Amino acid sequence: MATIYDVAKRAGVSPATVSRSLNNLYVSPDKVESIQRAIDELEYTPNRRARSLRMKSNQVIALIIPDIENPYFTEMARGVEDVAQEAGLSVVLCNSDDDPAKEATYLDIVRAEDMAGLLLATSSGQPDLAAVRRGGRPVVAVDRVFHDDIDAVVMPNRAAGTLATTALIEAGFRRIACITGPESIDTARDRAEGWQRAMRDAGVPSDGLLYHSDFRVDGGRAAMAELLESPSRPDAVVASNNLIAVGALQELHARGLSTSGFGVSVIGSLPYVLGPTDDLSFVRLPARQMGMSAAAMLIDRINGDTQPVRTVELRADVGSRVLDIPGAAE
Amino acid sequence: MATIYDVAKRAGVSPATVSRSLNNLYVSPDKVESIQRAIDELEYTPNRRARSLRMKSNQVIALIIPDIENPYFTEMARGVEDVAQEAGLSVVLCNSDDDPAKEATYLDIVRAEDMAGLLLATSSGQPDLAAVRRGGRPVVAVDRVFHDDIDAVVMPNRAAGTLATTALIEAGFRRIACITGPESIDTARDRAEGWQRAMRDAGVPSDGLLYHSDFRVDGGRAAMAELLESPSRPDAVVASNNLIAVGALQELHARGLSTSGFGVSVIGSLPYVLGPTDDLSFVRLPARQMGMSAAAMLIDRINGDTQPVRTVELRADVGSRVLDIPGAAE
DNA sequence: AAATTCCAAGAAATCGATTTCATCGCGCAT
DNA sequence: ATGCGCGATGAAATCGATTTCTTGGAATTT
Repeated sequence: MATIYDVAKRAGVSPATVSRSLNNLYVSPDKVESIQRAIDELEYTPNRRARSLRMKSNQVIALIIPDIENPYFTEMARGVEDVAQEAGLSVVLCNSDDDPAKEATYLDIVRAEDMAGLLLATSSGQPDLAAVRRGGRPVVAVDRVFHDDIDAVVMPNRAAGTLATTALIEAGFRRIACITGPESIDTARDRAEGWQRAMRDAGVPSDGLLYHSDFRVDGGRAAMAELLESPSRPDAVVASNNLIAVGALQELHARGLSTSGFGVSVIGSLPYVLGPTDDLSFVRLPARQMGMSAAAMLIDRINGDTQPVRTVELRADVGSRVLDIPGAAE
Repeated sequence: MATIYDVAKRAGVSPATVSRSLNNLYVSPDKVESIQRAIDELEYTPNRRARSLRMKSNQVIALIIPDIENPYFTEMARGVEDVAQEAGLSVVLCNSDDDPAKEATYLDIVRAEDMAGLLLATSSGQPDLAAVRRGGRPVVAVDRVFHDDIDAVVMPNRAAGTLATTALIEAGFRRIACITGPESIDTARDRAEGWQRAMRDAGVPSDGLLYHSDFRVDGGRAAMAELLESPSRPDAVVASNNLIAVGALQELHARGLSTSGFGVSVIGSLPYVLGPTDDLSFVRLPARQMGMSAAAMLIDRINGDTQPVRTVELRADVGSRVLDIPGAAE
């Protein structure tokens, strides 16, 4: 564990000169060379902790997501990572497990480690960002908005709900249910609203067809089971995220029902789907791009961008890729 | 951003006393109280960077995995996280994307941030851990072993290969192919060896039935396509990880083949599988437990455990849960 | 009562980098 | 020849915590 002092001594210069050399400031070529030799010989790498303590800034940003086992979020994480890496930042990935307490712990770490910025896909609770923001560190909300004076990058949730529903209506279904996430999560509400609007626009009644579940497989499955038992049994369903869709489809299969008689429309993608999906429709959400946009926005802020707070709703990508009903080749 | 000096001044004591109070050393009760009040009023939280710079240790461990989008690794990550959180450590999750260069970058970060320890599921290359280990930080290999003087927690890969194959043999199949990962990855080799052993033990020829692919969906799919075209067309296949299985099954479905005529045995789990899986057999790998064991081992090392290097091969869990051939309810 | 412990608490050093400030030459203008 | 400016460099301060060293005074011992 060589330090900058060791390097300085070996190169016969002062630590300050080594530091300047490392940061490409005025240093005469011969010293640069002998410093470089000393660095190589000692296998010196600067200690980031000391560096960031002095600089009061860090090369690390945090990404807090509610479910690390959901491919939607890991895809997003990939997008974040790629952009961040490009900019020379490391990403610390934290899994809040949709638990406000765990989330708070990570927020505290972000504060205490004084990270350069935070990308937050919040849990259901209302996060307390006061401490983080007091430190002057930028925050960008991803996927879920929770406060209107914070930058955000979100999906076109209402539109997605409407598109998913319209696809089913056009396929001839009328009794179309919607299984969405907890009422406390805005994406869940928005997608349901999109569904409702499509139903209204088509002049189809929607009473008793909305189910608030959670955004997990079990939730989707239970909701589907209930739907199939209910007196107002639907003949199609809009699954408001990928995991709900998995659960719903599992339940259908478990009951020996195929999707040809029962319409299923999914908001999101099913990454590891196996069988034929001819009868499913998908509204693809550009998760990776969401991550990339959010990361880019955060990096701009870190670099001093001071334009007014904005909310970016992704669109282009959805517009063009939306609602392709894939063949078996998916 | 209050510092310990601010707290000290407000409480009318020295910074040293505040520090001692925070670390529960001898401080008179009345000072403890006034310090606490100052802390509350200023909303002070200690700066971890300064702390760890001085202490030369960190409350953060790193987990480097080769593919964040593979549920196997995220499940493992969950295990790690739970144990670490219990011990008051935060986990930094890094995705090497199976790229030795990215991996090296993260290793460098581990060194430079002087993290408390490292859990490494290495990429295909030979990682250079010299720098990290020179710093005295413990390292535990997970899932993949790469050096025999480093602690490791691994799956019973050979046994899993054998079990997966035996299931197919018992079901009456004879021409059983094996699609495994790159030859450079030991888990891939070991699982294939298990397959080979089962074949030999059953007196069944295995020539030309081994395919080295990669551990991804596309690789599995391509391998399956090739297998189905080959002159020595098999009637069953062992997929050596979950993603290969997904690819293989996709290819089968794309060709309109059901799994009832063609045997498929999977090492690992298919978390979001939809269709009927009646005809698949699974050898479940306890990914979560692997993460937990590895984390526990690392934490022991961090706390000064100096027993000889060991390699833990998970077994109990596999032994009991192995090879249940699930009904549609999976 | 004098001497010895003992302990709470402050002053100052420390961790390893960056950065300000001061200094020293050297070249150029007057 | 003297002075001014400027670029390269070193000494020392700094970031915010912990820890060693020291000290003053209370408690205990003889």
